Amino acid sequence: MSGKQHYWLMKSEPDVYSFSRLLKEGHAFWDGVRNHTAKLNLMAMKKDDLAFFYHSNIGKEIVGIMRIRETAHPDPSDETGRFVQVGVEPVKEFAQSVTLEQIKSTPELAEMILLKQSRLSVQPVRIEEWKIIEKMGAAS
DNA sequence: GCCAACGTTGGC
DNA sequence: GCCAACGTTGGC
Repeated sequence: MSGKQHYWLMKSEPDVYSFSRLLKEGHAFWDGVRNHTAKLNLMAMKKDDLAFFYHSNIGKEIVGIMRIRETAHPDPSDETGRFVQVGVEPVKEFAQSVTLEQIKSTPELAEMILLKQSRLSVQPVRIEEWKIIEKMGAAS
């Protein structure tokens, strides 16, 4: 494999598209992003990058990990042709989901974009943050 | 190019 | 349901 692997966090309202549905379907296209910063993040993703799946609004928690299986290409749901989607597949469901509240109360995670820029739906995660959250999500 | 008005996201 | 934080649109 060439290049460095990057880590991401992607948000979805579970009543629109949930992690359990992704598990059931096996793969999906992450479409519907209509924000320029989020789009740039989608375009920066490389195959085999990993991403946390965050349930926004309902749950407010990271529920699992997915892998980028297809890099950015035009989002067919966007009539203007300006936005992109990526292909994703589930890697694993957390034994225990990591809640926004837990993240907020963990000093090492205080600089996460999730807390700093709450509206950004596709965002990078630092490797240190990734490791901490992955550990929190594993069975104890 | 500025900025007011409006729309959306997402936490509370 | 409210509202803060943004992002976008459109008049000037």
